[in-house]
Amino acid sequence: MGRNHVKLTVAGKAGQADAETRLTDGDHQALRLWLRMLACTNLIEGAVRERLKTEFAITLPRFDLMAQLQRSPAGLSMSELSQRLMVTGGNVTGIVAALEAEGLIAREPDAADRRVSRVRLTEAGRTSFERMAEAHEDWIIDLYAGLSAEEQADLSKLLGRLKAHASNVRN
Amino acid sequence: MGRNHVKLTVAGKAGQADAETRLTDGDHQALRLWLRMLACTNLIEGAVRERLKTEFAITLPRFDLMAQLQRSPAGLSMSELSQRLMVTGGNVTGIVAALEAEGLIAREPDAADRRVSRVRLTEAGRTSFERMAEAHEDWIIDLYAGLSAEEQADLSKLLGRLKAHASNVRN
DNA sequence: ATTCTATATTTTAATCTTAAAGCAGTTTTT
DNA sequence: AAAAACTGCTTTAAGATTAAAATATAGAAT
Repeated sequence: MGRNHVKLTVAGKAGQADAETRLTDGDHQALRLWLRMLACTNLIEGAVRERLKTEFAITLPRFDLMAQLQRSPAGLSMSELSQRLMVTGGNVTGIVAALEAEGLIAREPDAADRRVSRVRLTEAGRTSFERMAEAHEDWIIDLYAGLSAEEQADLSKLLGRLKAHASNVRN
Repeated sequence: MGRNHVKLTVAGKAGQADAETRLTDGDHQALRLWLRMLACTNLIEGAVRERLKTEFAITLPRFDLMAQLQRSPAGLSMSELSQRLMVTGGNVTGIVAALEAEGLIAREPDAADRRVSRVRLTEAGRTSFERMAEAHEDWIIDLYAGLSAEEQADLSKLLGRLKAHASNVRN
């Protein structure tokens, strides 16, 4: 109640001073932490997006969808993709259409249920994804290389606790 | 090189099993950490977006833009907003137009330079923002309440280190 | 002063995203 | 089996986002 009310910013990729940098002294610890976390995530995600774009001419959502298909060689329905990617069905429809047009994935009708489409990587898609995934993992490793293995473990533990709690807060 | 190549997912708000949940044993520590971090951030950001929408009928980008204006009572130019929000100018154009249409902000031509628009909160905008910011801070505090003050400090320190390193990696 | 260059902003085309509405096919009730 | 309810998917409308092109103004160089 008596706190200093706050000013929030989402970090992106453009400027230089990020959200966190612009915080005031009076702001609450949790809020500062949140902005720092957002800044970190956006920094890393931005780097990944940019490299996927420049090195592989693909977007992150398409990469993510291909990643799901790669770990399910038998293919996935649109609904399954929607659940695993945690996005709406309409969103999946669009991304699948784009990847299909590029020849990286293919759809076939499901024999048992005529409502469902089964989606899978094409050979070209699999080959392409494997190269991208290797590079992707290396980028992440490099981006996190500023923390020792122990620090990474600590960070992971704290985030795990945060996630567990925040999941329950929502109502 | 010999690592297990990876499968990545962006967490959203829909399903239940998030990105991290779907990871394999062979995946590198940094990659697991990254997916957990992404899941946490998306969880919190999603909660904030949802509440801004249901309780105040506003979007996060609009809230963020108003936040910047609130801390600069003299007003900001479109370029300044673009830098502080770290988004492109075209993006600012759209958000400013929407907020202006709602009467929450106002634009006036700059006396010295006819290219620039100066944007500021209206009285209605300021009043509205203050209520929202108070609620927003409370949400964040609640979402982070699963961590003690000390744990929050630890997390902040680790993220600070991560951010410092990751900022330098990009080239 | 004219031309060149740089800055501020908007516009446009593309992508991603959601929520809600609609359609088609399946399953359950009666 | 007919009706009702549910599921899978697509479409639509709205918003956010970027990059690149287009405008308009300012400042510098000649």
